Amino acid sequence: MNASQFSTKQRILGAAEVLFARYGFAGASLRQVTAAANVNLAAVNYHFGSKENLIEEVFRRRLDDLNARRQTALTKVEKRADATLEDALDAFIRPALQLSLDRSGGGAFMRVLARAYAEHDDRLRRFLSDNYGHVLREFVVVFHHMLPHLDKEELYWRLDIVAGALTYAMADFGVIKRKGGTSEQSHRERAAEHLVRFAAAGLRAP
Amino acid sequence: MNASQFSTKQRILGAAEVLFARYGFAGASLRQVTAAANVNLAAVNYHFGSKENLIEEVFRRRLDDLNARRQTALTKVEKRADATLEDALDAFIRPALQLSLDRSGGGAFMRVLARAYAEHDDRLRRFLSDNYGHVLREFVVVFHHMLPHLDKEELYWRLDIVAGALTYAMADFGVIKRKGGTSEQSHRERAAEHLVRFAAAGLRAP
DNA sequence: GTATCCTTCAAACAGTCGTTTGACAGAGTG
DNA sequence: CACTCTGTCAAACGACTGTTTGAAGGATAC
Repeated sequence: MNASQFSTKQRILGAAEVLFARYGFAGASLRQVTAAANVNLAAVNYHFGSKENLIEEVFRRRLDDLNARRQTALTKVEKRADATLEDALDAFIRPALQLSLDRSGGGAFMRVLARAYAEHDDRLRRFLSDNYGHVLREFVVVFHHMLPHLDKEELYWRLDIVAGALTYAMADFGVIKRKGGTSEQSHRERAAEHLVRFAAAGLRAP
Repeated sequence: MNASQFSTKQRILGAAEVLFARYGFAGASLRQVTAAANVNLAAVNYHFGSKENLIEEVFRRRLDDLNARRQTALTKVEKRADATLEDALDAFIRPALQLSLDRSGGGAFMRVLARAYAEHDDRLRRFLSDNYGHVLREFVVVFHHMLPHLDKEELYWRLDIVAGALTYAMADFGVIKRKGGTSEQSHRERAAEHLVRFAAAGLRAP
């Protein structure tokens, strides 16, 4: 008899996502995770093999979707002859925003993703590069067409800055304190708007 | 008999900085820290009281200096009538860059700082706000003079993006892989140059 | 000289960690 | 019916966690 409509695996992934976001990968214990998921401690090692594998699965579940959404949005941009730089940026940023607004823990996941950057862990970086890399390269091609005055290296630098600012904004790291009436969701929406405008100008800089 | 010319306290702080950067606050244990510092385990609680206090001291040691350098640089900018937006940005970014280039672990500290953002820990955030806040507000005043077309809230958003991109860049999070011959230092210098140009254009955007 | 302080040390404290085990229940198959 | 496979469970494994203790050393003060 389960306490939820979701499977043990899904409940573990959901609880792990929230707790990794809050306390970090080392800071959140499997006992915390399994307690929050209403699941026996041994279930993690039964279903995932190890804590490290659980961490990777937390990423995989969301990144597959994020990648696909970005890919789709980019393809649409590529097909339009009159697409602007803002459109391409939107194809990159909006899927991340939508994921972060997802009811079921997407906001937590963006913080987990930001933690992954901070971890600087080789295994995690390779994993993310394998899952992120090819989509990012496609974006570079499109941006390269739209910004012919930038050589490839310069473009890489600027996109790296955009990625950093995006990660930072979506993870809600900023010093900007949300005003009383503002929800976390509309806060992120505002952040995305500002980010697109800022990034477009930054990319267009000579 | 000490294994180093530095005091026990200084050696603990140095080792803690490096290990917190690499493994995180929860991930690095006091036994790792004291072993790396060639110091007895009990020395941490003797000199700092607790692990949490040690973490704060790691920040204080560097932030006092960083704040002072930014303050000084900003004052110089304020005194010049012909100062540009790039000058003000430089006053903000260059001290962080110089700290990150510091021989004795400054680079590690920038990663620790980035981790602090990722931690989202209330105590740590309050601590940073107390030590960072007033300098940041002074920068806002100067930027506000230079960018009269932006209202205060818009300006806050954009500076928040700049801060995010800076943190990200100085912590060397990016996907840009350093080429073989490039040192970590010159990599950071390049990053700072690109960042100033990008941020200036982004801030000037209508 | 004795007394006082600061610092270091090995050892132990009570918990928590990730992981493993073996028993047990239920479903599916023959 | 017996057999196997899958999932869950409490309990235990050894290793590691931050912190505390009391003894010991060395310097300084009187």
